[in-house]
Amino acid sequence: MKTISEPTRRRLVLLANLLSRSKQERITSVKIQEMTGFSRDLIRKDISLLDFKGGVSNGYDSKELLAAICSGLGLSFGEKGEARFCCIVGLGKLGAAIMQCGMFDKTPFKIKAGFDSRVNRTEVLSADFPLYPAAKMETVIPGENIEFAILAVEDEQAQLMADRLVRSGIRGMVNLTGESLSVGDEVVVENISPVLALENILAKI
Amino acid sequence: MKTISEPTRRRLVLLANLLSRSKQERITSVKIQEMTGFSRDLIRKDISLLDFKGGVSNGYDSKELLAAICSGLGLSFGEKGEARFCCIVGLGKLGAAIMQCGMFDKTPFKIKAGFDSRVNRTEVLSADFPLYPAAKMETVIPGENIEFAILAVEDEQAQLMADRLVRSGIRGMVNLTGESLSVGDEVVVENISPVLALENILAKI
DNA sequence: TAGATTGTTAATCGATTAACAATC
DNA sequence: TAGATTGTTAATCGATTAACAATC
Repeated sequence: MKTISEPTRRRLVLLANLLSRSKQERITSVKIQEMTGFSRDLIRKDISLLDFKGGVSNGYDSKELLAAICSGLGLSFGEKGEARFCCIVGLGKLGAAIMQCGMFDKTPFKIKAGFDSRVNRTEVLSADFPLYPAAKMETVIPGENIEFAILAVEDEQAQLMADRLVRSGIRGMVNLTGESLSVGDEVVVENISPVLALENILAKI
Repeated sequence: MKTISEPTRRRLVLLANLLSRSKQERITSVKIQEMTGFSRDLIRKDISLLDFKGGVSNGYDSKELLAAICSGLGLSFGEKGEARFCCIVGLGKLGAAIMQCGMFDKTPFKIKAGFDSRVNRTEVLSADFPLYPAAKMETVIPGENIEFAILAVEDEQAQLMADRLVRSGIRGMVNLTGESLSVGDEVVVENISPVLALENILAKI
């Protein structure tokens, strides 16, 4: 398979998400354009980078296309496929809410641990998985095969905890704090701070 | 000022964030490269698109550079500058946490209202600002000059509520749901679902 | 069939990198 | 000064769009 560029990869991830929720049996590049705003030519080009020649003159079979994207990108949807283990770092209001709101329930992502440097948080809160003091990160994360982290600590602690996550062998983290994190090249960071998002909106309008 | 492309704009927003937290008086493109990973040539080129010639042979004055980015992009930091009014739609665990965790406290973004279609949520919860049943969106949003929304409803309601926000005259929304939203061209959407973020990480590694 | 759609190549457009004189 | 850094132009690289034969 050809290498897939960053913009193409992000579009395909979005498309996979869309397909996983769609009830339509078939879909065309024109319909995808309507739903996503990406041009239909671009969509066909993106799809052509996968090893997938399923398209016919009346479009794609949604399930087949989804499967092709998943196999091309190493994704899976809807609990099937291998579970990927995650942890939540920072159990303040936001971290606790993410932990408890069940947003990963129908995904292959499974939370295996929560961490906080404040003992009273790990003792007061309860979850379907164990909560640990932050001091346990370096042992629990490799021990439980945790690959990804959700970082929801206070801004002041963000880089410190990111460093510990990296040392613990994490492969990627979702950064909900307002800080920009410095991590090594092998660790992937996705910045999804709501404040940063609002700033990006404000700068655009 | 020259027009600023999407990638440049996002880099500058990140840089502004970084500068607003930095305690260093001066900064160079080399230091910015170390902190962000963007190449120093690219950073200088980005900065050159602003109407700002403050750089000298030993770098930039951090405050001046921040001010230039803010004025070029229409941003402001640290409560100063005009307040921008926001609302939260969906007061489940996640929405309530964002409402209560004070993440916008030191920003120009100010939450003026919370909405939920379930009356018991708006009655049980409390906040520094009023909570309304979703039926009030179309009157409260224009009435309170609310420009931006944080969408934190269940996936099933996401498009429905997005439509109502658009009808209410919102200019941008931060989408925390897993759904892709269809909105008109004038409304800006930032997708920051943690699940989507994890999928993007997984597809990258 | 006629019309819509795919897969792919070629053309265009835009973004990043390289290079360097000017500056302190 | 010497060395580091900026601002900017030219060169390169890569991503998007246009175009169209092949397909159903």
